[in-house]
Amino acid sequence: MRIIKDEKTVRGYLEKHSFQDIFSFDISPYTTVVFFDAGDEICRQDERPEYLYYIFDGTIKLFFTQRNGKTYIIDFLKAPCFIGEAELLVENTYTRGVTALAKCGSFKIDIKKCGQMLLEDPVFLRYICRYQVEKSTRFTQNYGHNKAYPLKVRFAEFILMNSRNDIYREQHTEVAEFLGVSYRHLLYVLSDFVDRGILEKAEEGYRIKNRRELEKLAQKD
Amino acid sequence: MRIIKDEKTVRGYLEKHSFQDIFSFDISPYTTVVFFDAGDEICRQDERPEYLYYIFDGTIKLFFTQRNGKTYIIDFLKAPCFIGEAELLVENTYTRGVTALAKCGSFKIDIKKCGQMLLEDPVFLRYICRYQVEKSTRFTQNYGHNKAYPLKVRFAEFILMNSRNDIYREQHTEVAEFLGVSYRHLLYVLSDFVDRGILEKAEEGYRIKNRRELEKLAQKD
DNA sequence: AAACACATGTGAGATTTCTCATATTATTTA
DNA sequence: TAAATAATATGAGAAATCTCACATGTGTTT
Repeated sequence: MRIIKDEKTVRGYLEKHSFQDIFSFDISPYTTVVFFDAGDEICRQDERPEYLYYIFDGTIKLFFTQRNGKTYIIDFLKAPCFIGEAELLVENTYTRGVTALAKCGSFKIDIKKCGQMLLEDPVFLRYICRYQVEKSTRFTQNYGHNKAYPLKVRFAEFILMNSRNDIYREQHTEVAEFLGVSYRHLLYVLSDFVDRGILEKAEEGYRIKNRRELEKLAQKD
Repeated sequence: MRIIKDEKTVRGYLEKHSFQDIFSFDISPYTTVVFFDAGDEICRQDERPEYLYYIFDGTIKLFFTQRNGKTYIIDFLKAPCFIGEAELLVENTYTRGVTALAKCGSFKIDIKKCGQMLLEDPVFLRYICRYQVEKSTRFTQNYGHNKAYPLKVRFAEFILMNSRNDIYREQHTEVAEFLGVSYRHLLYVLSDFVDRGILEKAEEGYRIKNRRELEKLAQKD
């Protein structure tokens, strides 16, 4: 984690990401820039955050752990996104865990100092409203989705979305959690893909050998 | 469906439900009161609604139908709740279907006439923000939940939540959809509950005979 | 280098859940 | 009132997914 407080530098980032546009008052006095490395904890589950983060670069992982110890990845969020906006708006909300998946750049806003102003700012509120609606829409989509199709369909789609140059190299443990199936089962389906000549194991991960077939699987008529 | 436009009556309902409190301008000129009967369609899927509804009494069902014809119940919403707030806030959002499950009373707001004012009203926006956050929190909860436990656990919990005076009488077809399992499987689990002496079939529905056992099943340590 | 944590793989067998078929009863609709 | 529609109910067999057990590799920590 690297914190940048230097006023000029902070202003530079604010400009670059048009962050001021979301507010009707000057946000710079309450803002610092923070960079996270992959794996850094941004927010601990069940701890009320003291800051509102706006991730302008990178990817984060949202998860929560149930009392039985099982953790569920709620979502992978790509920049731009907020962290802690729920807690700002609703007193008794349940805080989820957040970690950086890749290097992240963010604005960190001190809500102790400007929380009240934020809650009264129509520009900010409208932005957050929209953001929330989009988030929950995507979620619902994903939800029906997950229940609707067996893993091979969802996994095929996931592989297509998360491969570059025909190479898929996500961590199976994480993906199994995200897709809501056991690690074992994911591996079954994976090896089935290999058996069917759709994927091929390579040094750098799994190579997509038959994209057409993968797309056919992924398309959920 | 019954529409009430009489100004005095509308004002009466507005007062009763403190609806004006959510706005910083006078909402009454844009509002009528509408009652829905069980089964009425409030909003058709994929059709952009022209009104924002605030349900002050009753229960509605939110669902969407996928291209393959399968419908998914997203949620049962109990009053008070909004319908159409997503569409007001986000241009290109995907409209879900909404039907009344029980008799509903609602305020119907003409967003063609006051949409812009709503989008600039911090009181309204803050309320909606909170509402959205709570909604999506509940979703997330439900989501991890659904994936985490086999049906008998989720169903046990559902029965406990949806019974009165030890009588459970929801429609199995609806519930199966909501819990995201096949009708057949729900019936299997149901009859298992009966076999184990937890439930008992009665005239008016199913009677809870062994609440302790049901609670034990429902609790997901 | 030993010990450890953790991701990757594979096997066997059990459980959960699904699809399809088929009857029987309401409830709606023509 | 007859016909159509939808909910309830049950059976058989298959597919999807899970748990547990275990082996291997790789990178960290001590």
